[in-house]
Amino acid sequence: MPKGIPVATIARLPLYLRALRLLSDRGVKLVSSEDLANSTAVRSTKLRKDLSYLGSYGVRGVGYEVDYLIHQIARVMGLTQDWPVILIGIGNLGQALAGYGGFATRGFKVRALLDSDPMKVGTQIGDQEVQHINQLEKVIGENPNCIAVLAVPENAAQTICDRIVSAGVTSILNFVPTVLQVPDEVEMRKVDLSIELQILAFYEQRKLAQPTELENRA
Amino acid sequence: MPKGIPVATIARLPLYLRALRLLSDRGVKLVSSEDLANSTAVRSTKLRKDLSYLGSYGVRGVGYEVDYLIHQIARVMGLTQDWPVILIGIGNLGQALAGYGGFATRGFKVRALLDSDPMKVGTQIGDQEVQHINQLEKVIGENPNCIAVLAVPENAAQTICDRIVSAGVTSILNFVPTVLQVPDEVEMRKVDLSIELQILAFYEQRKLAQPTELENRA
DNA sequence: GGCTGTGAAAAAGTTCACAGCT
DNA sequence: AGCTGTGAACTTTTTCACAGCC
Repeated sequence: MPKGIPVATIARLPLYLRALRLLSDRGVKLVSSEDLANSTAVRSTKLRKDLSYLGSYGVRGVGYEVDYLIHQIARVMGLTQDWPVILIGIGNLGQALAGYGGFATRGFKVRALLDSDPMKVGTQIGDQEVQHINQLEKVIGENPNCIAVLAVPENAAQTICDRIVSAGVTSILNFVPTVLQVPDEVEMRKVDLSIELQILAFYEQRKLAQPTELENRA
Repeated sequence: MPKGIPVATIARLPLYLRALRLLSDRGVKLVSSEDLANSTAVRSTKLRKDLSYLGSYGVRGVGYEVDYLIHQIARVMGLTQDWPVILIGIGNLGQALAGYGGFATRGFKVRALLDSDPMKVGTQIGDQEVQHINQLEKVIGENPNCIAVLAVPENAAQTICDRIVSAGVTSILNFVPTVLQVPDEVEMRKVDLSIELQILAFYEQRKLAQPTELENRA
C-alpha cells in the first residue's frame, strides 16, 4: 500500500476524478468500474487496477461509493488544499490561460500574472492585475510551493525558467515549445501544440498510405 | 524496417525534429546522438534506438548529418506536405490558438476558423475570417484529410465532435476538458491543462511529504 | 578512438483470469 | 449472481552492453 503509485496511474486519476464529480453533481451515489470506465475511455480492468493502488475502496458485488472515492483520489493527488499558480507571460496564450476554466478547477488558485511588457503591466485580467516580471522573486517568495505556468516567448524562456527555479519553484507547466533545462528535482510538464499536431499528422498519413487495412497490428 | 514504429518513438520524433532544425538554422552539419540527446532531454541510447526504427541514417564514429536526418524524420512523420487545420471554437483559447506560432510551424496550415457566435462571425484573425459553424461540413469537404482542433465550450463538444466525425475527419486535437466518444478509427489527442496541473500537484505534495529523501525509488 | 546500431535484459504498463466478498 | 481486487501472463518501453564500422 505505501508502495509508489505508477506514474501512468497518476496521470489517469484526474480523469476519474472529473468523471466522478460529474456523477456526484448528478446525485449518483454508487458506480461500478464498468460504468466509470465507459465515461473515461479506459477499460474497466485498468480502472480497477489503478484504484487498487490507492487501497481497497470498492465493495465487491456493489461498486464504488462516488463521494468516498472522490475524497480518496483527491487526497492522494494532493487536491484537498488549494495550490497557488503563478502565470508568467501574458501574451495571447497567457491571457487565454488566465481566463481558462481549467485553472478555476477546484484545487488551484491563480495568485499572480507576470509580464515584462510595460503596456500590459497594470492591466486587469479576471481578478488579477498584471505585475511586472521584476516582481517574480517576490511573488514566488509570497507563494510557497506554487506551480509556475510558463507562456513566455521562446527566447526568454530559459532565462525566466532559471529565475523561477532559483527562487524555489519545483513544479512547472511549460507551454513554450522549447526543451528547458531544469535540475532533476524540478518537475516540469510540457504542453506543445505543434508536437501534438505532428503526431496526428503521422497517423493521418498512415491511414492514407494503407487505406484498406484499418486495424492491423503487424 | 517496414515493422511498425513504436508509438512512444513517434511521440518523440517531433522533439528531435525541432532540435535538428535549430541546429540546421545555426549551420551545424553534423551531430552526435549524445549532443542531440542533450538538447532534447532524452538519453542518447534512447535517441539512437528511436532513430534506428527509421533506418540506419547515422555514420559510425561520426554522427548524423543534420539536414539528411531532418528530411528522414519529416518523411516518416508525414510532414513533407502541408496538412490543413480547421479550428473550431474561437473563444479565448481558440483565438490564442489561431495566432499561436505552433500552427505556423512547417507542415500545418490553418484553413478555417469556425464559431457559432454571430458576433464573432466575420471577424478577421490573422489571415482568416471567422465563419459560422453551419459551414462546418462544407469546410471539411473542401479540406480532405484535415486535422480538426476543438476548442468549443464543454456542453457543445460532443455534438460538434459527432458532426466533425460524420463529415469525415479522422484526426482531432481536443482542448475540451471532456472525454469525447469517437469511433476507433478516429485518432484523438487531448490537451487538458487542469489534468497537467493536477499531476504537478501530486508531485509537489509528495515533495512536501518526504522533504529529505529526494531520490528514492522504493 | 569514437560513435552508431542492435540484440538481450530489465522495467513499466496492460490485460487476463479468477479468487474473494456481499 | 454481481462486481471488486489482484497475482500471473503478456506487451511495450527503456536501459544495458557490446559488436560493427569509420
